[in-house]
Amino acid sequence: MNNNRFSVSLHILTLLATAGDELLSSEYIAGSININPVLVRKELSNLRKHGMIETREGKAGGSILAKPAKQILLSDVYTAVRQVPLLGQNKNEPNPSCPVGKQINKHLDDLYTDVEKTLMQKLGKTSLFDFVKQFK
Amino acid sequence: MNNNRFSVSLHILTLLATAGDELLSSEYIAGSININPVLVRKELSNLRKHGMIETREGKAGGSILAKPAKQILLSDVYTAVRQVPLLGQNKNEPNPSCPVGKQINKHLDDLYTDVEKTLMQKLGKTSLFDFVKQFK
DNA sequence: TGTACTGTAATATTATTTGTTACAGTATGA
DNA sequence: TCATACTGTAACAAATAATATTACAGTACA
Repeated sequence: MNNNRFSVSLHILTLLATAGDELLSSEYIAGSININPVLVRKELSNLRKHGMIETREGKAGGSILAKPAKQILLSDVYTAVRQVPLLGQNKNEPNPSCPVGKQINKHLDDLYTDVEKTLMQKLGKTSLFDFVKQFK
Repeated sequence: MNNNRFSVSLHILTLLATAGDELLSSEYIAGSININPVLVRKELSNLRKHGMIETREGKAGGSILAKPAKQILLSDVYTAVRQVPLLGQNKNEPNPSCPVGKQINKHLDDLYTDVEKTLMQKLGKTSLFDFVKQFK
């Protein structure tokens, strides 16, 4: 993951958490992050799919957290934006006639799976509530 | 890091570890990984800079581990290829007039630093020797 | 029924990663 | 001493991925 999606998603969730029961528009959120509103709507769409937010359409519409910030873990955010394994997506096709090449992808996959499990455990210790309460 | 450099570097080191005191050419290594020899030389150059390998130039030249595989940790490999923080490089420039936007980059940086520390601890538990001994 | 939103497709732009070509430098050994 | 087989690295090209933009249909409110 070389993109900014984790940062963007966490920024969105932080804004929603501090907004309480007020609906925030994608325009407003985009203004805080300083990116395009369509990108925000795409991330909102993804967060909604993962059950973290709810959206009301139409005039005076906008988004809101779907559950208390204490119940949203940073590992949930990571899962929502994750596309490829952390350390590389193993797109190499090593030479199968080389004893190392033949086996390495399996061992790399095992390693990456293991490392990501550690990452998830770490991120699972912090909730959105914990993250947001640092803001003063 | 959305690239393949960790995989490539670990593949190179695995080959060198199994080659013992034999020098391996970039051409040979590239053949096992199935990528361009120049890319291999670039990674070799980086690994050399980080003290993990040594290279002999000229005819019959090639590369070899600079120290025992037990003394090369996967965290060393990560450090060598790392360019940007794990979860995003925070290239956003949030709106400073928004209370969340004003502070979020600092909190994201803190979080990413903390998470990477955990990753390093995890990777530091496995040496190149441990990784290579899985190969049969 | 106009207005202010959302959702999403399609496309364009920009950035990053990977691959290639080219060539100078170095050590070996016939 | 010179052909050979390597390395090192710069410069450029191509491919891929991330981000931004435009456009427009759908929805709900007042």
